[in-house]
Amino acid sequence: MVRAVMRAEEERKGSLVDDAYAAMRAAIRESSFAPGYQASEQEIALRLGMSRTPVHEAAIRLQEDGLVRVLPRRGILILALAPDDMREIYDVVIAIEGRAAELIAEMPEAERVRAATELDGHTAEMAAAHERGDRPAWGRADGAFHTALIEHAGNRRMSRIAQTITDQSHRARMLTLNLRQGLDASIDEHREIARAMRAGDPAAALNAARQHRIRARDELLPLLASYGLKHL
Amino acid sequence: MVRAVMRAEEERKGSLVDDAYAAMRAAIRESSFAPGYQASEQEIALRLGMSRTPVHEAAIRLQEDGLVRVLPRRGILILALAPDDMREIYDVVIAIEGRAAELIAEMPEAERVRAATELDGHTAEMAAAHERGDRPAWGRADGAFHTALIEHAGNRRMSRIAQTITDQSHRARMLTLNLRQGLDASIDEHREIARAMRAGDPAAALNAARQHRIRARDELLPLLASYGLKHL
DNA sequence: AAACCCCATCTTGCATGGAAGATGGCACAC
DNA sequence: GTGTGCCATCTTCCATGCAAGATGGGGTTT
Repeated sequence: MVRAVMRAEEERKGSLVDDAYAAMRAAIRESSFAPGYQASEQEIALRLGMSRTPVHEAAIRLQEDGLVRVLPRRGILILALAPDDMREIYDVVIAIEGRAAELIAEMPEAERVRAATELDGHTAEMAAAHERGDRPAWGRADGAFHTALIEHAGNRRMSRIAQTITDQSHRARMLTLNLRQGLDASIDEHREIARAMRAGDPAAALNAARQHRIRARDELLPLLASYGLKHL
Repeated sequence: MVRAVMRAEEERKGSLVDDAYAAMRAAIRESSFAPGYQASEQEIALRLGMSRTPVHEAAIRLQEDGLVRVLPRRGILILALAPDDMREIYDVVIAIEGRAAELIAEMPEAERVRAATELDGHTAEMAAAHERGDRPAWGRADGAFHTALIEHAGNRRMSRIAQTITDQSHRARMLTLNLRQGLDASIDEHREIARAMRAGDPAAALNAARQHRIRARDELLPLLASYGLKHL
């Protein structure tokens, strides 16, 4: 049966709440909604062509994700990230990615190798991007590496936590992408993580993943501090 | 100014949504809502003396917490925990608590000692409860130990993750409390975690916290399997 | 001129109604 | 007896209305 043309132009699946959630999340990611901006549900509803209810319910989900704060009778506040938030985020990432790498290294050889090979693919793409000075491409490949690392661990809760954290820190990563120095160090460290996995050495994989993020944190946090970025 | 008496009898603060969220969460924790039970929002709303809207919005939050699933035109399904979920939960806990212990061990001595002392207090309570064969008290003290461990790390995101995970696994913990064997092993391991913190040895603290949870997992998962508990 | 208070306006919280979709039982055909 | 299809019923989804609370500007007082 041919379904009638979708009501709204870009509406693809499911409920209006999901649409609103996706749209608002994307808007925050892309900084269309800048942090500190105080939006009214009515206004967003109007812009999305729906009533206030689905927007309100999407806002609740976004609040649960730590992206906005719904102020009791004031509106929706887009949250900013303070340096202290970045410290928190790094500690969570250090913990989760470390365990993920360890888990993969403990898997049967076939799976380990498959994961390591995919990770090496992303690392190679990073090296190529670095070679030609393409930082955005480097950033995308880096993101793909870390996403794949988590996904291969086969733990939905870890994936969810990582996704939440990634959403929160996306803006900061974009902002600092052009300031970072240790691009080649990251590439080497990624290779070491994959090597340990392939070798089936959980302790080495855990350590390599941890040290990689610890180094990145130690590079980034002072950078943020020196630029005096109080919120981003 | 003396505020008027609260409208409803047990309403303490804030919105009806918060009340509904708290009530439903408690009901799930205490198994008043058994897993697999399919509740209708109308029915819950009636029981809580409010309209469907706040119940619906609370259900969204609970879904985000992984406690229920809102089925698109079917109702609210209380989620059950499969053994595979417990495996996932343990891996997250191993990661998060390990990092938390490490972080505390890296703090200045005064804070480290304060945290270790509080943790030792909970451990002592566990030992006392074990002595007199009081398993519920042992369980409470054990929970307090792990909560305190996370709280002292001073990372709100970690606290939130730990809280979510704890909520999800609460029923399983209650169920297996009477089956567990390694109560005294837990006590020793708790003491070792605190010792490493007090000594300012991050690597030892990380390892002790990890091993503690790994051992507990290796004790519990086979237990669940042997009882053939497919969902709990 | 400065401070204060009041109210118009804007905002969300919540209730409710209409609509669409899913389910399960019942009747009917074979 | 078995299988199939329909429909009554139940459920959420979303729009909208009303009320309460917060805010900021303007008018008044000191």
